[in-house]
Amino acid sequence: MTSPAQLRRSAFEPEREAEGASRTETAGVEIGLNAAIVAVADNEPVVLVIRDEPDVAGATDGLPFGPFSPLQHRTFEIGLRSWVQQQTGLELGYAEQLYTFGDRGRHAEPNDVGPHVVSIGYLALTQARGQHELQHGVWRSWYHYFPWEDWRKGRPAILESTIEPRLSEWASRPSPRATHKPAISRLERVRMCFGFEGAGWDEEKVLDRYELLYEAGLVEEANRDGREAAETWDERPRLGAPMHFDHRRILATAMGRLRAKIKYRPVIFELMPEEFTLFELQKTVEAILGPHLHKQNFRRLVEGAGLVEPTGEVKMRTGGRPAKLYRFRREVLVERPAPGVRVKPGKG
Amino acid sequence: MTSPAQLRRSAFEPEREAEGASRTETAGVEIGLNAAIVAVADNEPVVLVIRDEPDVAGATDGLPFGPFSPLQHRTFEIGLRSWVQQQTGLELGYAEQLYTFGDRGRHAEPNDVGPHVVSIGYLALTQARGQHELQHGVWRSWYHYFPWEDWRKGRPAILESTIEPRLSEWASRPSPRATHKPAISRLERVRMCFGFEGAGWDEEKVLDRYELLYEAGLVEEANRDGREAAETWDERPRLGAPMHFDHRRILATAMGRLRAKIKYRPVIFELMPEEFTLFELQKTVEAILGPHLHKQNFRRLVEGAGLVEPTGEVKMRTGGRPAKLYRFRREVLVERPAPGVRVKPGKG
DNA sequence: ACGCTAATGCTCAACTTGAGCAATAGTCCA
DNA sequence: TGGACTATTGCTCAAGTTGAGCATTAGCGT
Repeated sequence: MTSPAQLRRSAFEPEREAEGASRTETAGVEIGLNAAIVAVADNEPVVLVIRDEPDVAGATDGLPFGPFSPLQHRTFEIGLRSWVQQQTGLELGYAEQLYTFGDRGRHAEPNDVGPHVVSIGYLALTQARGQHELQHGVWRSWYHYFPWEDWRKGRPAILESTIEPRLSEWASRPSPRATHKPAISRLERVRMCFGFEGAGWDEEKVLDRYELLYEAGLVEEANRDGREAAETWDERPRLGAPMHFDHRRILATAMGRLRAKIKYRPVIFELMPEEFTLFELQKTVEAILGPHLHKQNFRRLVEGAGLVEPTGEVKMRTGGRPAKLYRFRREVLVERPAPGVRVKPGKG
Repeated sequence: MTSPAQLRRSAFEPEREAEGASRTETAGVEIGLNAAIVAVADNEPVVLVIRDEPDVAGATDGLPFGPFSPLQHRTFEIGLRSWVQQQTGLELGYAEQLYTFGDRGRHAEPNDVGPHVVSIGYLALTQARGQHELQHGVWRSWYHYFPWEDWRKGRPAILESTIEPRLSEWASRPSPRATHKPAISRLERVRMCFGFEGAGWDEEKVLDRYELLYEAGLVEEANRDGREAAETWDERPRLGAPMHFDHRRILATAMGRLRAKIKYRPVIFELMPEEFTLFELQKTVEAILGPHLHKQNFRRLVEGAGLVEPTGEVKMRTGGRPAKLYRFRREVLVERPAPGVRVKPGKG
């Protein structure tokens, strides 16, 4: 069993040291797999993270990571499921490849040196069973890393109080490299990503927003590669909890992808128990997407699209009238080309 | 300058041989970049392919390929643009990462042995300039490799004549490994992917259809890894032109992604000249998507969404009334969250 | 000049979507 | 035990979107 400390660092390191300096320079690429394993527990979207040293303040989280060995595993996904099972004890349900991250410097961290590691990011969905089942890692709300993405209680205050003024200031400064004149200005990018000045908030643009904050030096990770080191970093806020390496970027990719995907694929049911009420389903969708949905319309949508069917049972003690229980209607997969929860943000 | 024959085989091979057997087994992974470079020429969607031996019948095409060297290039995309420029002389405009292909056996081809090569597939868009500008490679219609995807002249006859009977036969046989009972049956998969029995054709499911044909052994590539070798392969038709390795899978991924993307991002304009008529735009969209679109509604859609603005000029000799010329309205990027040609298939 | 072709303008019914009103049926507590 | 409370469920309506067709306009070729 791998220890958390090993997971935190590149799992390739022992191997690299064994090989020593005999490697040729041009071949120094290793392949790893990172997984953003997502569940929804108590209406909170959670992601499985590995902590450096549990219970130590200041420890940084990272996504689970494992090497890919083509000799052992025929495909990436088989390899992923295998080491996730070993490390955490979790059997993954749904898994999909997100993106392959390979920028030089993606591994930049104060004391990190090593071979170039290319990481293939995966999004995996599972039902959040109890914490006790996990052998390593803990579930944490993904909004812990992205507080500005949590619109469930209205527009997050952090936007007004911190992000908007900081980004305005950043946008007012000219782009440093004027070699390429940018297609759109900093100000327009800020406006598009964060919906300032009346532009709407697009909940799918999680990655764009993170990357903008990174460029503006407002997330801690941006400081690691010495970005704008000349400026007075210490005065700047550090938005959201940081993660190792580029793991927060991978998580942002996962969030954006999931938010987009539930609208045209029935992946939301990967996060639900076998039977559920429509309101539980709605709460789960809202946990992922952020905004409140109109309850009656949500019901009409989900039932009308044939995504669910009543089990015949009801759930008592809901706090009000008993709620019918539903289950996912698998037949919808062969009936409709793109079945999903086609919701748009609206009034609660 | 690399020769076509070198491109056709793994560009890593010389390096591998130089290193010889001194490599450890577990680290034998190389990273390459494959590009599906797409343009539209004379209303035909074309992709840049490299041919083994030009003008020799029976030669197989492949997508351009280049190694990724993290020491030379900071990011995948920079590396991609660099070797595409060197190999073909093309300056890529838009480029986006598609998927990372790493199945063992993806490189399987009759006489191929070598290290495990993981390939990161990219989709790139450009305007089809003359063939003469290409240093290596030729433009070929993507429907040459996927004839069943071309619905511009109605439902392709190959579906009725060949694909439907063959797939019905395949679907009537049971799945070989009964360890996992499949979530949906072969028959349902065929129905969903190819829209048989009244189910609609979803033009975005290019990859699903290719993979189904692959599983059913109806594309030549499926025979390379000895799949269902016991069966009488020779009697089966080989649908569409084959490609090297898994390049046709990469192209299918690119086609599906592009077909999806033009609906919510204005990428179609990467394929258009600076100025164009609305009918030219429509023809380009149809070249990508397949089906005919209702002309008046297309116009209403594109103008109404603010995607284009008139230049004030008109194009004469269109065969009828002169057509106004339009250009892409870049401002739409900051006005709308997901600007694209939101077309759905309909009557011409 | 006349018919051809394509561009362009306009209308309309059917469907979808956002939003609110109202009735129902358990739970909780006095 | 009954009344307040809460959440579920059914229904309606206006506004917007979409698919499709008809009608008009304007160069081109003979």
